Amino acid sequence: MKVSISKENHLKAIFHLQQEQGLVTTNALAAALNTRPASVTDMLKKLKDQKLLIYERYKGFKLTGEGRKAAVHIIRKHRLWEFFLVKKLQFRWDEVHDIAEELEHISSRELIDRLDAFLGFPQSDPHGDPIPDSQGRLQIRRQLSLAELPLNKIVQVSGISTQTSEMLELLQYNHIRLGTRLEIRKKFPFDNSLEIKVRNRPPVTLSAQVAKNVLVKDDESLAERR
Amino acid sequence: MKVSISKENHLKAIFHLQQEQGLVTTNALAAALNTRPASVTDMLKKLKDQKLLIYERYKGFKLTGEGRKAAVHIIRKHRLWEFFLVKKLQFRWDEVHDIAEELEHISSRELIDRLDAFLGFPQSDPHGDPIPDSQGRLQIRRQLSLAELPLNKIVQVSGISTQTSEMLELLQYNHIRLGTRLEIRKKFPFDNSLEIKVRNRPPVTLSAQVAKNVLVKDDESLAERR
DNA sequence: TTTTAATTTTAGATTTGTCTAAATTTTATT
DNA sequence: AATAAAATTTAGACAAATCTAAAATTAAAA
Repeated sequence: MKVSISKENHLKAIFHLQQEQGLVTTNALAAALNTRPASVTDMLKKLKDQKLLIYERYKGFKLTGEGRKAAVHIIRKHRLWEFFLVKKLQFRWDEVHDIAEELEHISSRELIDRLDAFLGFPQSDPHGDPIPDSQGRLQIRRQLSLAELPLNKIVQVSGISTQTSEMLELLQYNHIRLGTRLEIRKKFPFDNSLEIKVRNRPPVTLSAQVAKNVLVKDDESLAERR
Repeated sequence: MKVSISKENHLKAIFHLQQEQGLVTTNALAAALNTRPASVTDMLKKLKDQKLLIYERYKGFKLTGEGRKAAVHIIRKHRLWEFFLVKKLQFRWDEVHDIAEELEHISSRELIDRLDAFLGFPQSDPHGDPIPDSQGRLQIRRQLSLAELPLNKIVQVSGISTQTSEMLELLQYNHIRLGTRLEIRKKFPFDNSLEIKVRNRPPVTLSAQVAKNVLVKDDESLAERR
């Protein structure tokens, strides 16, 4: 049986939601894919039949090993193509997502492994997300700066690299400290400034200079394995 | 209205048949696309509705200006990707067709124009077929097939019109590739097969089916006058 | 010029992915 | 625990692309 483009999109979205939110719901998946919950239910059944998903009606669902493998491979393709677009074709990092959404569905594995080699086996894509290797291993993320963080990913502040009192004052003022959970809501390519959101606080804007010096890591309270 | 992948494939096949055979029939198109004539008829109606085709039932059909433009753009994408696969990813020229069949449907025009620049605006793909420019201009090449070639005339292989991997493998096996100099030593009227000779190789026999699809032009190292 | 053959088209089904509206099940709130 | 609200699923429909079998049309042959 075949894994269509639509099925691939579902697998990928489920994987991402599983990473970010821990649990995945029919509604959340529908929102992520911009379809209706009823359509998601239909697709869940098909993915279950293909043993890519463990699913019982009304009881929730999650990827099988097979399903996760498929999802990671799609993510690998997406991120390698993004890297290619930015590093070889000179696209800006904020222009490449939609094109990579199409390219990620090209099926040839040989193509993607050769592309990987051509690009020098890059470790992460232009948004700072790690690129799975050809075995489907997704490297654990070490700490990275806010400037490299993808949109809408909830992380915890794990360090400040420039600890001047001016810097710390600014962070204090914005209720950002070690351990704070936050996410990037918007990126402004003009000056690389960021709008970030901390729970129970209004959004604030940080300059690229500040963002570069705020180190973050995956939110451990959400991190979920297997 | 959208031009789906299937529609793109129809447009491209019609264009190619128009070039090669002059006229295009429902049956020929079905054969080229590996579908049934009834399916072709269905699609012809849709393409007509989108003004990509001039079509009257039982009377034949041909591309409109719009349709031709769309077809040429797909061919441009196909050939640029083939060039990329061979020159940048080190694929052999007989391995790239199927992958390019997928890549040609990626829609971003910006992507393809940047790819073109990245590749140095190549004039022809790895099979020797000309690559249309971003304005859709397709250079004409005067070449003829091996089947039409007179005896004992030394020519250079300039293109292969049927690019299945089976065909390309056969040619590879016989040391025939783009640019190869060869001549016809003997013609067998019984089945129209040919004995051909490549320098430093023993003579080999090619079927009429193969000969028809090997395109050649005057040997440039001999024909130095304008 | 009939008759036969080949080509092309229609009619009606099927598959895949989607939708809306209604029904069901689960969760949350008095 | 009863009821209201939210989430999820089913039922039934639709569009796109394809198919088979039969009908219509054109082309070829006798």
